[in-house]
Amino acid sequence: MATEKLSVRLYNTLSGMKEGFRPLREDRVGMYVCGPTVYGEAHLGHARSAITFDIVYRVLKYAGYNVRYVRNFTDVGHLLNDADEGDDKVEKKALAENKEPQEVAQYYEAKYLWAVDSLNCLRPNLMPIASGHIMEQIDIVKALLDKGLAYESEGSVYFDVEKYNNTIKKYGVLSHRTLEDTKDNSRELAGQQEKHNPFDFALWKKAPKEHIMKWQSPWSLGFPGWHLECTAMGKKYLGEEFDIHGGGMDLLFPHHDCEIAQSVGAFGKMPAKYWLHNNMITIEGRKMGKSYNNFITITEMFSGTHHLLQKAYSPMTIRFFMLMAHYRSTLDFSNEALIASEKGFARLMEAKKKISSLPESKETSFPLKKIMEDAIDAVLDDFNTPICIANLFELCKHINSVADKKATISKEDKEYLEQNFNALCKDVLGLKEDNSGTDTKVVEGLMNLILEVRKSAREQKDYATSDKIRDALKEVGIEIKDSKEGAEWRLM
RNA sequence: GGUCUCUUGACCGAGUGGCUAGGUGCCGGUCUGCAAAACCGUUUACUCCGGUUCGAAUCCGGAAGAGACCUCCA
Repeated sequence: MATEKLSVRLYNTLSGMKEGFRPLREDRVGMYVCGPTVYGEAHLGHARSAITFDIVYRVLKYAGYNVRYVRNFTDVGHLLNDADEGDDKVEKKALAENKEPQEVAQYYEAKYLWAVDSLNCLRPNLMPIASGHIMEQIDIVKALLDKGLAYESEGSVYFDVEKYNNTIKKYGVLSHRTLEDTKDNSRELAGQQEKHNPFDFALWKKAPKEHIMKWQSPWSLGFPGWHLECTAMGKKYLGEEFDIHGGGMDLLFPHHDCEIAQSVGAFGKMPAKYWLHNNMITIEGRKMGKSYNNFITITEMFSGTHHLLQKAYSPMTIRFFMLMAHYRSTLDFSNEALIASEKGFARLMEAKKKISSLPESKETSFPLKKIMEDAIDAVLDDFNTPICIANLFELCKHINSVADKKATISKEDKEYLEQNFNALCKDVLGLKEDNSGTDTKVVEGLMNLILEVRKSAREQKDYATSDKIRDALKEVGIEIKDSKEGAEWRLM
């Protein structure tokens, strides 16, 4: 009993075009996303990637697909400098902090998960770690050696890019660059004499003596090359060929092109049908990155402790901020933009709350279905969250008008509105109300008392007292709003 | 140097040939003891120069500026 699926369009980096999504298999969609290297705190860039593919996951589920979502943790094998220094990032951190590499990795894994959980990203079905898949990686190296697409040199094994390019498939199909381009521009790095060509990449590296993380292999005591883990884990959990492979744009070349070369070389198949890449976060027009030393961690966003931040921003503000831009555009950071998102998000949530208590009429006086359908369609069209949100704001305007009795809505339409508005906000966009802390009950009790005192002061026209209360509360960050129905408050 | 992308109003940010994007801000209004909030309304656009077209922010050519990848990175 195949259920009806909504049609999804997505931009495939491989073809450079927007395509209709046709899954490889009827029963399940496979999606692999390159996760973080766990040697440092999660930053805004990690947040963007996590949120982007969380939306992809949610939209596919909303469209009726059964999805297996895999996102790895890289806890080994990324070299800090170039190939032969043997300086692993996780390991370096471990030495600096006087810890086991695994201790470092697990610490930052937990931090990362906490951060993306806070941002209301659904957890992937599987979160494999690279160090847990050494055997699988060794098997791929063996397969490539058997096919003559790799060569051993001084205990390390390298992928023969030129041979692959000339006999199997063009190298660089994803980034749309030719081997000639790459040849002309590969930097001459120290210690590359082991390689036949500078653009060959390591499948297995012999570990220097002082290296802590190393495993036995047929070639040396060493560690796997840094493109190999995704190939190994993708194959293990999703098969030799799966539907979607995602990651940040910075991974497009060489990482993803190398993955393709390894997979095609070893298994004769393109690993994924659709390749999705989210764009970068910029800070004052420059890419944010660990190596640029201009990154803001997610924890700093929540606490407002980074020097570029004027205040703390809630997880949902950050999520909403990212959803206001399309995932394939760069997104420039600024306090102004974040504050705008914070206010806009509050407005959206206010309107959402009002829906259930709207007065019902015979007729609906605004084009509800058209706007809602546009909102739904936007998200199915290459995950266009900004257009979806624009339509939701359009609905907000009408919701407010109905609440003000300047427009009307029928009972059936109200149900349709509530159901779909909630589904889009909650299920598809993953937006929920921020509630701050567990002390809300106590605060609420206190606030009710204070507001009651102030109310009686106002009734006796003792405005000196009522204003004093209002001003004092403002001092501690609580804002009072007076209305006909009474006073309300909110944390600023 | 090679490959590629981008340039939209005060700010952020959609939009690929004709139809209001949207949010925030500003201004005006409603409401209010005052204020804030809320709500309603309004305002400022498509880097420049050519071309194609009945018609271009949108297509083509050129210029200027910015950025990304080529080296670890989401």
